[in-house]
This record gives sequence, structure tokens and C-alpha cells, in this order.
Amino acid sequence: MTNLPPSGTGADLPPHRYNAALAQEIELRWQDRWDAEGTFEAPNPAGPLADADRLADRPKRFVLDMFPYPSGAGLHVGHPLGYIGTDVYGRFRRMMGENVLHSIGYDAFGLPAEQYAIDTGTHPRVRTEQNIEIMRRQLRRLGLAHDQRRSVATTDEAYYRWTQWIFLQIYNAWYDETKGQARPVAELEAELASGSRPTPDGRPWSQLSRTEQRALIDSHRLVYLSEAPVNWCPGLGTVLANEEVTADGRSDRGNYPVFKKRMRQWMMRITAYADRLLDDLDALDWPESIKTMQRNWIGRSHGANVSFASPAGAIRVFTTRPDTLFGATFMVLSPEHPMVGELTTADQAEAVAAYQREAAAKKDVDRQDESREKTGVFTGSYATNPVTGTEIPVWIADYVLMGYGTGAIMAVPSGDQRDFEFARRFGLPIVATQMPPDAWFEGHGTTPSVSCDTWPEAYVGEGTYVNSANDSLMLDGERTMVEAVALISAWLERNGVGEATITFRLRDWLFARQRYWGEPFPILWDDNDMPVAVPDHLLPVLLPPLEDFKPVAADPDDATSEPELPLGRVKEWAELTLDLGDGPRRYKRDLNVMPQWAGSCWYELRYLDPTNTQAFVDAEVERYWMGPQGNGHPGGVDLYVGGVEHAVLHLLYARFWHKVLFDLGHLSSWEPYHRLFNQGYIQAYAYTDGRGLNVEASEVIENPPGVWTHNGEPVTRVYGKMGKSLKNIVTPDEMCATYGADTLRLYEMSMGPFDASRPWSTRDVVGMSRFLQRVWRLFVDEETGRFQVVDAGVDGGADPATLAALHRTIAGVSADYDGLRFNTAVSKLIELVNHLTKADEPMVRSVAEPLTVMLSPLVPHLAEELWQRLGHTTTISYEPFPVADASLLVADTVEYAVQVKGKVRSRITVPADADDATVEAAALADDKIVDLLAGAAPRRVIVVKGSMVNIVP
RNA sequence: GCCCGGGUGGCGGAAUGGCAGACGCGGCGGACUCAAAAUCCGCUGUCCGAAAGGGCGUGUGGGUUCGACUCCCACCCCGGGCACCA
Repeated sequence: MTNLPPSGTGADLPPHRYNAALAQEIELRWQDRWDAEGTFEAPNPAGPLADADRLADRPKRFVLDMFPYPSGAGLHVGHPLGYIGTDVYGRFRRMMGENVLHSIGYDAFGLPAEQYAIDTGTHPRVRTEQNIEIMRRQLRRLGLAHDQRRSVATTDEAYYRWTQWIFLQIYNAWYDETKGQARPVAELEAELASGSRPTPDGRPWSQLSRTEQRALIDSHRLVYLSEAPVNWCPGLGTVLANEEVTADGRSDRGNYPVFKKRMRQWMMRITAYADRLLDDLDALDWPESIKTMQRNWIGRSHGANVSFASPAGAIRVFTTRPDTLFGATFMVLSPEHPMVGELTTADQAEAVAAYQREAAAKKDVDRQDESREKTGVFTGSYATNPVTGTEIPVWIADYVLMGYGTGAIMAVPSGDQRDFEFARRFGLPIVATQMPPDAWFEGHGTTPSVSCDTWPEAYVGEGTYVNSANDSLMLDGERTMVEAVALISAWLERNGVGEATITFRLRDWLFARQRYWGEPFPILWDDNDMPVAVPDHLLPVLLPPLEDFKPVAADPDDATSEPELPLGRVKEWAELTLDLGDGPRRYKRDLNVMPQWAGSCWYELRYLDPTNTQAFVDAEVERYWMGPQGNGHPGGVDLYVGGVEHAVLHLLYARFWHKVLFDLGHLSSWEPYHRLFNQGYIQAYAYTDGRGLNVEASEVIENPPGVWTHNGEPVTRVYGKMGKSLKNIVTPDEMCATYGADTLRLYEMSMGPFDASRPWSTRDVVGMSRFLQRVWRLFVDEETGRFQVVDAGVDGGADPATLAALHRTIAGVSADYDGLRFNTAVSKLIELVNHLTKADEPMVRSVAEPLTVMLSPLVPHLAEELWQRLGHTTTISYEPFPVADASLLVADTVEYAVQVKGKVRSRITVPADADDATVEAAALADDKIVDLLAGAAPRRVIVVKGSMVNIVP
């Protein structure tokens, strides 16, 4: 695919030039040696990976990349950007004396391997293992300092044994609201049995049948069965979590339509943790944008529940604005609301049923189209507004969603734009509860009026309360919204018709998938059709071999289709006889598998202790690597780098599992990822021909600039993701072949800020290649191969300018590495090397050694090679990073720019220790400045220490 | 519509409120070469000028300041997220 010859090839080249062939030889040699010596194996404080000598008293640092999916297509140059960044950072911190844990594993269950298997007939395991091998080889070629012993895959039986174990921990736990934490269900059962906790209907525990007891316990579990509308995706043959459905109602994988369908499904009670998932964000060092996305997704709203009496009983609504209750002139129920049937009167029955049918047939996409006009139907019934006593009509409309709040609203058309539109459409009364400010009327070109007839839209905001009083409650007058809400909430509670409450947008996590390639549920069904956990000693529940793992192909648009579970086809696996302490009995296995997110919810913990067979992670090992670092610190990974696309999926689920495990006493940290950094993406240009088809990007020629042709045909340039379909893939393999891994690493780090997306440009890579050639030439004579670094004389050897440049570089590069500013670190190193090259005299050891150490995080193979040639026998990886000598950072003299009215007009050089008055005098004495001022006395002179003088004439 | 990012040479990008354009690519000129490639050296924001030098320049328009890419206000454009959430 490459159209470049390896760099530095040609007939009469200097024999010892640093070119692709030499780089390759050096790189492969050092990669072998690192493996052989276990150079990057990080010692644990306990267990099989313990090594007290190597642990010493070094501070720990856990650096983590987001768990990659081993794609069948192999890596392109965009994939390793983050891995190289964490590698540079990890190598730097190791040189700062820290015990750095950095590894990478494979999130290998999931839909892509299964879809590929369906397309090709290859078993997903075969394909997955091949892909992992390919990816391991590609990553190894980049020289990443990973601890290979810790590289796990979610598909390993020894791994998913613990995924299933954690699932059962969650299954066997309930959320104790009073304590605000999860506890084992055994404790719940003990409380119920002892009577310290009453049963819902008040009967003593012992009088409940065993089935009733189990049902009661099951209803509390953090993993539970729910009969509710779920996201059914016929195209994938499985149900999906809310987080896996895009805003336009399609699956995030495969982009198939998704339908709401009532089904019995396994859920995880993530909503129990909504408050903590929200509040604990404050303790995390994450980009504010990601925190905001999680906050929005959780969507905590403060408000009140209010009951409206109706012929069918109390209708409960949730509102964030109970203070506007006096303006509630009608109610709206979701078409799916369970009370609709009973509320509908005979003469409205037909219209209501028709509307319900219509709503049910709509895809979420259509239903969420905000621009369309409001629709709805009157049920024929009336409810009573609890504060006014007025009878108000009850409608159904699809702008009210069953999935949020109570599925019913009180409509306050004067204070809510949606209700306003609905009221106008159907001629329902609109009563103001607040008088908008005059400016609001002015802004709408009308005159202030308490009658809403002239209002062009609802008013939302602070305003004087009107029409809001009854015999026992008075809101009218000047008061803030907060105050009014408090007053009416208290009134509602006093009168038993409502109370202040909090509602979340977050829904429980639909956890089951009707697929093959995932962790089987460790759940059995007994002959009472009740679920039973597989006992620990029978884990893992292995995924059975299956010849035909295809889901039954359903029409992606057929909302009426039903899931068919592939595991159900393995009859001899799906049923079994087992003695769980009450004699041998027949059980059926649960046939669901877990979603792909399961394995990635805890993988960082397994990196810590990958070989442990007694526990998913040893407590001491977890405390060492993940434990809280002081007051208020939640613990967790020290640096977590990955793409922004996991903002609400993986990152929310993993936090949830981590918190459950913390509550159950298995972890010392209560957040998995303390510091999160989103790296940018590498994008690439692609080219389309006259027919709009993509042509092979590497064959496109640009000449003249801005004009592109492919085989002589003009093509147009577009910008997008690197991928097969755009025919613009560049692989790390071809870059390693053309230049070497060190050049590729350096180029990726130099392209731009770590968190910014940028376009790949193969043409630009040569710049980094030239730089490394200059570095090489400083050490090695290209013609003879002679090592030409000289040992320093008595005075240290380096001239003052070089010494100053070196220490300036040390200071700058340390700060840049630490701040993940790799691009500017690279340019500072280039500046230093350019300075040394221009000096045109042999480099002294006292410069060569710190330079080599500074280069090593970026170009570790080359640095190891130079380090060895400098006479060292051990790896450079643990050499201390140089420290800048502050005394060398200040020069004897310093140049000041002299500005007149903010424009640089001259330059002066003064002693570094000159005071402001001296600098000012020198500036005013400068010939050019004297000319410019033409004898006039300056009105003002500003001296900026060490930098510039600004003269205001 | 709401919430986040972001607009700097031909391109990627750099600049604690203090000399805009570091560093790299590309381009131009030169060295080496029979020649080319590779490599090395010099120049390279833009306009005027032979040069010295000067004018203009960080999306647009205002403002604060001795001084603004940087801070404030309004707007335009691009990317991302959310979106009938009561």
C-alpha cells in the first residue's frame, strides 16, 4: 500500500546513516531485549507479581489506555496515538523514580466479531484470537513499555469467570437507601426474618411462602427482571441499553432502527447510584465537557410529586415547578399510561384507542421530532386541581413520555411552552401564575397584561405571583421561585396531596443481550420458574461451543419480531441436573449473555492482579495501585486516556460497578478513574472521483498545490475518519517499514496538542526522520561509524551557550512531558539538537547523556542504542531524568525589545541584573528611539522585567 | 433551540495580558552529484520598496488596557453532545 521507499535507501549513501534499515535493526533488537529482561514489568506489593526489591519505596503510578477492541481490520496510524502518549508519559514518570504500571488488554467479546463470524462462518473465538495476535504484534513493534504479564482479554475463561463473579456480587446485593450503599441480600433477609425490617404487607416473614420470600428478596436485588418497554433492535436480534440507542432512535452499532417493545428483561439498578454518580464527579479530575455529559445523562431534577383526584383514582404527576400549580388548567397523560383505559369515557373510547395505536406504531425518531405540531385526544374525564378545586380535563398526548417522571403531567400553559402550544391548539384555558416583567412584553411587541390572551408564548422565569392563592395558601406577590416552591411543597405535604421529590433522567441499565458472543449469565431457572445464582465453585459458566451461532435473521424494520436466543440451540447445555443442597434437581440455564460493556467495567482491576485465582484482585494490591491519595481523594487510575465517545457508556457503567464493589467491601477506591484525558483523533484526507467514489488516497498526486489527481483524473478532497470505506488507511506497519517505529512515535507526538484531532500527513513524517538523523550524526560518524562523543574536560566541556540551551531544554521538556504537551517537548528537543548541530564541534558527554535521557520517552529504541554506545550496560528506562540547574537558566545580559505605542522599534542589550530605571534610561538613549520621540518627553514608560520596554509618547 | 470545544502563514501548529507565527511540512535559492534521490546550508506571513525601512496582519464588530491571539460584550462559521425530560 505504501508508495514510499524506505527512507535513506540509495546506492552511495554514507554507510552508517540512521535510515529505515538501521532503525529497524535497532528497534527489533531492543524489543527482544526488553521482553527477555522483563524491563517493564511493574512489581506488586503482594501476591505472585510481588517483588519487594524492585518495588523499593518508589511512588506508584497507574497509567491506563481505554480497553481496545481487537478489530479485524488491524490498526491504522490513528489507533496508537493515545497509546504512544501514555507510553511517553509512563516512561517519563518511570525516569522520575516512580513504579509505573502500564499495560493493555483486549475487550474481545461483542457484536463486531459475531457479525464478522456470521458473514464468514468463522467461529468468533477463532477470529477474536487471530485479531488479538495481530494487534499484539502491531503494538509490540511500536516499542510500548507495557507489562505483558498483565495483558488480559475479556474472552479468557480465567477473566470472565470473575466478570460472572462480579455479576453475582451485584445480583446478590440490594441498595439500602437509609445507609446510601449496597449491601448483601443475605443481610436484607436476616433483617426481614428477625422482624427488624417489616415486610411490605406487614405479615411476619415466617408466614410468607418460600416463593413469596424469594420474590420479595428478588425485587430488591441490583440485578432484577423487569417487564417494561425496552429497546428492541430486530436488525441486531437483541435488545439494547438506552445508552446504546442514538438520539435519532437507531442502534449505535450497525445503525439499525430501534423499537420500543414490552419484554421481560434483566436490568441493573444503576438508578440507585444516580446521586452518587452525579455528586462524585466533583472529586474527579476529568474534562469539564465529559462531566457535563454525564450530568446531563443522569439528569437530576428537583421538584414535587402532586396527586390529582380523578374518577380512576389519584393521578400522580412530577413537576419541577409546583409553584405554578394554580395555573394547571388540564392534565396530559402519556398514551401508554396505565390509567388511560379507566379514564376514557365511552364516547371518547374510539378516538383514544386510535390515538394509542398511532403512537405505538411510531418509531422513537418520529415521535421526537420537535418541529411537528402537538397532537392529542381528550379522555372524556376530569381531574381536580388540588389547590384550586377546579375540574380540569385529562388528555393524552405523545409529547408526554411514559419513560420519564410518572408518565403524566399537570399542564401549566402559561409557564411551559409545550403546554402553551397544546392549549392554543386545542382551545384550552391559559391562566397566568406569574406576571412577566414589562421588558418581556416589550420584547414581544405587546403591552403588559395579566390575561394570557395576548401572550405570544409561555413565560418561564422569575415574576410576581398572581392568581395563586386559596383559603390556606398564599403565593401572590413578590417572591422568588425558590421561596414559592418551598411554600407550596410544604402545603402539598401538609394536605397529603404531594411532596418535594427528585427525578432522574437516567434509567436502569438493560443488561441482557440475545446474542452468542458474550459472557453467559451465571443464572439458573428452577422448576418454580424462579432464578437461582450459579454457586461460586461452578464458575465460570463456559460459553458452549456452537456450530450455528447466527441469530435468526429478522427484518430490521419489523417491530413485531421477537428475539431468539442462540444459546437455546445448545439443548444439552441449556438444561442440567444439579444438587444445590436440596437434592439433585433439574435446572434450565438463563440463555442471555452480557453486553460488551460488562468486561470493560472492571478490567483495570484485573491488570493489577491478572493471575489471582482466589480473588478478582487482591485487596492489598488494589489499595497500593488504586487507593485514595488523601483527604477527599476517591482513588482510581492516575491517568486514563481515551476517546470522548465513551463519555456516557463505558465511563458510567464502570463507575457504577466500581461503586457496588466498593460498597460490598471489595475495594478501597470508590471511583475507578481519577484523572481522565481525552486524546484527539487522527483523521485523514480522502479523495472522490467524478462519480463520487473514493479512490486510493495514497495514489493521489497534488500538483499544483490545491489540485489533486488520481491516474490523471481530477479528484476532490474530503476530510474524515481513517477507514476502509474512504480508502485512506495508513498503517503503523508501513510507517515502521518506511521510517521505523521511533520516527512514527515522534511524528504522532509532534503533530499537535494531545487532545486535539488533526489530519494525518505522510508527507510530513520525513521531518522527524531528518531530526533523528541529525541526532544520530551527533553521536556517530556516518562515514566511519565511529562513536564521536567526547569525554568532558575539567571545565565540563560544554560552552556557556550550549549549557544554557541544555538546561533551558531540560526545564521545558520536563514540564511539557508532565503536562502531556508532547508536541512542544518535541520542538524544544529539536531546537537543542539544531543548536548542537550548528555548533559544528564534537558533542561532549555531559550534554550527550542528558540529551539521550530526554529523548528516550519519545524514541526509546534509539535512546537505548545511544545509551549503550555511551558505555552503559543497563537499560536507560530507569535512569533519572535530568534536573535543570536554575543558575544556568539566567544569562549575564538580556535583550529587551523597545516598543513605542506597542510596536517594536528597537532592541537594547543590558546586564541581566539591571534595575528598571537603568533599563528605561538605556531604552530612551537608543538612537532609533531618540529619533522617533523627536525630543518629546515620554508620557509613560513601562518596563517588563527581562522582556521589553513600552514607551508611550 | 440548549450545553461544551474551536477559528492564527500555502499546510500541521507555537505563544504565564508583554517582541505573533517557535518547531515541522511545503516552496524558493545554494552545496554535494555526470544527473537524480538522499543529506546539508540559507531564505520564506502579507503588501510597498533595489535596499534601508515602512504599512497591514490571529473569524467579524465593539470594549477594557501603556500593551489583547490571550480578558469582556455582541455576532458569524466549524466540530461534538443533548434535545417535547415536565
